[in-house]
Amino acid sequence: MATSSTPQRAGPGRGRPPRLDAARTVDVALALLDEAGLDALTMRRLADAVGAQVGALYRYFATKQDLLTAMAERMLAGCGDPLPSHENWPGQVAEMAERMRNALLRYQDGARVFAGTHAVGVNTLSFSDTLVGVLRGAGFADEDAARATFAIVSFVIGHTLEEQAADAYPQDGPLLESALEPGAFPHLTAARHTLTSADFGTHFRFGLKLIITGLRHHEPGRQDLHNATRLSRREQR
Amino acid sequence: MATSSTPQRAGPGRGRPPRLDAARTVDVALALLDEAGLDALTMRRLADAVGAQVGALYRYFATKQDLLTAMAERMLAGCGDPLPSHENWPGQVAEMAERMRNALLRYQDGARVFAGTHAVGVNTLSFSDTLVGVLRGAGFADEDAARATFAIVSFVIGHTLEEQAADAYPQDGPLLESALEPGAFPHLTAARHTLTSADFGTHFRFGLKLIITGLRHHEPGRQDLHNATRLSRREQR
DNA sequence: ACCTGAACACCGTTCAAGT
DNA sequence: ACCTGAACACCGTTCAAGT
Repeated sequence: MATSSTPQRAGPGRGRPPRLDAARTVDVALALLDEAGLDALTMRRLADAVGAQVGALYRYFATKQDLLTAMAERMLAGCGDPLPSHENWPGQVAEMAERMRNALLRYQDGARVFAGTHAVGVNTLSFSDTLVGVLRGAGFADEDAARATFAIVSFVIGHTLEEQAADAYPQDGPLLESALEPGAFPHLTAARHTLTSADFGTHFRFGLKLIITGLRHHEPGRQDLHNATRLSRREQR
Repeated sequence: MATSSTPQRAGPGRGRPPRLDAARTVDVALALLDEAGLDALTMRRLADAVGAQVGALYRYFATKQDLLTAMAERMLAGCGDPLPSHENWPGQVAEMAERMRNALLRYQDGARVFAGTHAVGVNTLSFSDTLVGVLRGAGFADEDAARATFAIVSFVIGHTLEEQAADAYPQDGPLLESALEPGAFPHLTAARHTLTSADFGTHFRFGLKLIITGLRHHEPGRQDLHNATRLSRREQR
């Protein structure tokens, strides 16, 4: 992706070295993202930060979406690295999920950038490959390993998205508190302290543990037959 | 939210009836969203569709973000309705998750709209209240019920986001296939058919089943002590 | 080969003025 | 009270022209 949009480089020493290049542009874009957030990351501001005119960016990224994809891909650097082999598979699955969460949390709006793109670079692929590998190594069939990976990634993205949104709108907790007029929503009222708690690390590990426990007790096969009897409304129409 | 930004209405029969109102504007906005997608939903296009000038929209919604929040809130209409009582709690949890998924799937980019807002209207609150209620009714402590709700909602949002993104970029599957040069990423290669499958309903129910199975085998208490020893990198710094 | 300068077709938002 | 008309300060993207 980033590779295909990289222009031809002149041979070493031939011609002027370019003032811009894709890798540095992504670096600066990620720094800008972390400082100001996704809404403030405009091509013009990026051009300023990188010391060029707006149009120059389009030599390296055909579109802003391509830039965001390259940023997403960059974020996952290292997330597919080999795992410490002394851990059992549930620990390894947890480690992979936390790697991804930490990668997205490292930049403001990181989850939004990632969710809004479809990176298929080495970092992203190697992350998925490692996670699928852990599950296949644990004895899961290829299908189940793929589906479990999909579930874990979906959970991580959704959870991190919520967490970073809460970071950006800290007034949201009190807002929910005040929306709970006494009498209505008794269950929400009973659970409000935990729901509005900013301890997202604990929330995350709770949900992750549910998924891993589910995997532990998963019996292969019969999955499709078992579920064929309760299709969602969407598939029924 | 939508309530607070609704302007004072004249008494019945007094003055001209307004050509706009918040409810109809949200209706038209949702129709436009479903037809053209979130990127094409601009205030100007909405004004056209509603038969007014752009500025008129700002009498009912202080900002575009408020409009999107009202849309998100509207999407969840009915999702908090009482559940059929003949089902056991795992079935009821599954039903709530599928209700939310179906609600977000009903409009193009529905998940993106929902993920990008923080609706705290009756529909959203009543949905959460019902889900927390199912879990409390099943015997879960308030804290666990809240955290499980958070996990389920995160999973639904993340999963539906991916599903609708795949709807919008159907060329992405082949793209991943072609990125898998033989030799690299053996696990991804083994699992590629399931990973690129468009059967998101099956994917969704697989992940949902993992979470519900996890809940079934959840033992209350000891959660915090158990996890305190493995903080994520983020909490460590 | 790489970048500038300038333009094009849009945006969200504001606000005086009309009715 | 409700809406129009017009403006302001931006956007992403394109492309001839310079060096």
